[in-house]
Amino acid sequence: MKNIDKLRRAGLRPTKQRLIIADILLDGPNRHFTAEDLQDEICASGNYMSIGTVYNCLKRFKNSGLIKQVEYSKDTAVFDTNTTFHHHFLNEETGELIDIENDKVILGKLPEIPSGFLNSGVDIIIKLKKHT
Amino acid sequence: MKNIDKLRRAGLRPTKQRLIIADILLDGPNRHFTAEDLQDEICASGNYMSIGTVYNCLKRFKNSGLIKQVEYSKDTAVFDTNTTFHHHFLNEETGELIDIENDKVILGKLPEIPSGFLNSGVDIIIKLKKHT
DNA sequence: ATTTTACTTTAAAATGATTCTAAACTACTT
DNA sequence: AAGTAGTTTAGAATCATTTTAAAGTAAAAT
Repeated sequence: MKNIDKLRRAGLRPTKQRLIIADILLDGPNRHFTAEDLQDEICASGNYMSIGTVYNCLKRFKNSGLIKQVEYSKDTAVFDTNTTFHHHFLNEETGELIDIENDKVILGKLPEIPSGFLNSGVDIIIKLKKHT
Repeated sequence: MKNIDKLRRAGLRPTKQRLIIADILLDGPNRHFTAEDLQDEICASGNYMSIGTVYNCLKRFKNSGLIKQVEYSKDTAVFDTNTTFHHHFLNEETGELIDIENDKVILGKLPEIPSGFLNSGVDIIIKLKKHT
């Protein structure tokens, strides 16, 4: 599907800026990135976008389900083009994230969900350190 | 054990400020809190501490193992007096965290750890939404 | 095709959490 | 008692992110 249609289908008006971002994010392989990473790529592609617009587009893309945000990042927000339900390895030294597809993990036992609530998603992060 | 000894044993010089914080954090039941929460409690206890000192003490307490930091908080750092290996429920609406003790979760299957690395910890967060 | 309307982009300012700085202070050692 | 190394402080600095208000643009209405 063309990116302009992905945007329309997501309910986003396909502006020039959103198309630039869609072309960067929604074609190639999955990736993890920050707002600044993306702005650098936009520049590298010969375009320009204010950082405010980058943040604004990322928020819209996220709310429309075109991308996800990685939950356990401390200082800087990390986004993820992999919108499937999945988990992550985290290289504690570098901060690098690696996807863990959902079928690679089985939860054998879960705690009882507090009454009045529903389980609305499980996030697992496996921290990695270099083998000695 | 007296808090002054907990500090000494952790390798921290027992200053007046650290003792105030230790008295708040290391006695009562476990809790999750931010730097600002703690500063408010310090005030409520009739003391005063600059926010810089609060942050500095929290960092020292964390590095000495007296407290932990919750990994998956976005904007504001959340600390945890529960230093055992455990997981969390997250109320997505309120941001409230609830501990899940480790024996309440069994991972039936884990992905293969990337070569050259060791698993250095698994964090699980179960997001909760209100039951309809 | 032009006008209108609502949404979007922009630069710059504002915000909010956290860290840094340099001077004053204090716990521990000698 | 004096020295020294670590600590606290207020305030400035930093960094990511959001807000602002004006200018721009896509889609709808004429």
